[in-house]
Amino acid sequence: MPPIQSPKGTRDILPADMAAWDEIYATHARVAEAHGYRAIQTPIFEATEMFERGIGAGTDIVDKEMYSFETSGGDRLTLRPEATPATLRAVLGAHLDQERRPVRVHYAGPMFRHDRPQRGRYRQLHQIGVEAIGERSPVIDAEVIEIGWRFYEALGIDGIDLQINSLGDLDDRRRYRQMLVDFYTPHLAGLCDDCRRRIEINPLRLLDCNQDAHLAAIAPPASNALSPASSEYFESVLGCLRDAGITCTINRHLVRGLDYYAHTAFEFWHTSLHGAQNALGGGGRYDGLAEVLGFPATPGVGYALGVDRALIVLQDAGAGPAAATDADVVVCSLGAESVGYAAALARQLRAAGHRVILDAAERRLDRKLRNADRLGARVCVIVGDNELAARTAMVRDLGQRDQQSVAVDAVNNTVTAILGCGGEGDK
RNA sequence: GUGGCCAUAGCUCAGCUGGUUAGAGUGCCAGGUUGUGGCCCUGGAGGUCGAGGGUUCAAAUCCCUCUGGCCACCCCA
Repeated sequence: MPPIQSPKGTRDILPADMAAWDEIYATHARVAEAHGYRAIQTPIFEATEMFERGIGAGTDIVDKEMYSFETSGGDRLTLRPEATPATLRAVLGAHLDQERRPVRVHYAGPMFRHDRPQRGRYRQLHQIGVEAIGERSPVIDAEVIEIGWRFYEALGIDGIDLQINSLGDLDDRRRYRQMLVDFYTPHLAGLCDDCRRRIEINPLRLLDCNQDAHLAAIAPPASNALSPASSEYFESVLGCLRDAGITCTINRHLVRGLDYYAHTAFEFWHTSLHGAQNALGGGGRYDGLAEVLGFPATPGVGYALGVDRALIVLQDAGAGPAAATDADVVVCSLGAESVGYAAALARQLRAAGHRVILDAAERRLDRKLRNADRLGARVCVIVGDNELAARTAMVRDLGQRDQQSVAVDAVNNTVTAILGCGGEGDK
């Protein structure tokens, strides 16, 4: 019988990798909170209907990528494929928008999509994001984009390519949809199978089809359908970004496929991610979403960034935090008699705030010292029969390679002094 | 969901057109030192060659199925 493995498209984050993950989450939280965004958490699963309405039939996510199930009580539930609908539901459901506008929140957590797995593409994927709910203003659009930009900057990721586009308000979008249908219909016979389906379901998606790219290149740009007010809105967003020193590429093929998206759409691309996975993250304004979910019309804008992909970029660049050590102090007993004494010393050191491993194994001291090195400890406290009898301990500075015998009561201070001076010795 | 490449020790990989008990480096454990480390020397453990089936006197090697990873699509993070 083969051993159980993690389900396809999922993976374990092992202790050695956790530092990099923690850094990404902590950096994002710090940058978002520097802009006044507060953390929020929503359930991992939600009513299936929320995603059907909030993401929309006709999208790949809803049509074929959701982990949906029915409870014994008959509820239709789905593991969340993204966080925006639930975040909006939570904020509006709790009436937070009645207290202040916009409501600024950030989140982090796993999402689930039944895709075919690849590098940087998982069935359990991890996203971090922000949402600003309750205000329609180009300043807010730019603020959200800037947070994402500063996040990558703070992580030390260079080469971010910000792609941006505007599809105008809901009326503009309807107009643009029709323009595209009119443009593509004469070419219907020459379109690929997918596009013949798209023209019915989601004409905006025609633009980013690779096979029919020659048509997309000459299709009318979205700017043709923008009302003067929408154009002005987009120009304002671009102006804010320019003032912030953020460079972007205007990409008129960039679309968010859902009907309630409006105005600004953007993605963060990176040159080191090739092919299908070139997007590190994306977002946009979703002024129609609240109504679709049954709430009063409420504008909103946000983004979602892929943690898994940010990690790939960091690793490919050879960046990332130094490997974490297991402990600062290892307490070694010598012989069975001193185990209890060593354990008490370890306890005493932990109470003083140190990270301490007790090595009570029956083996030679040189092996224990070697082990202490590998654990990344800087101090080793050695106790055997002599120390037990004299109520002392041998405190060894692993960096300096020297040691002193001190009384039990002085152990904490001695260890603290060695760790505190920050001396790494010749390690 | 479609098509392709791949899977040998904990890790990185050898293993020629099928041919005895499947190897190396590294890591792990132990000894070299009655209680002093990062090096070195010696020894040891560890593999039903991803799983299952088939062809053959004989399969890590050839064929089929499954599982998983990767790549290109599709789409997205």
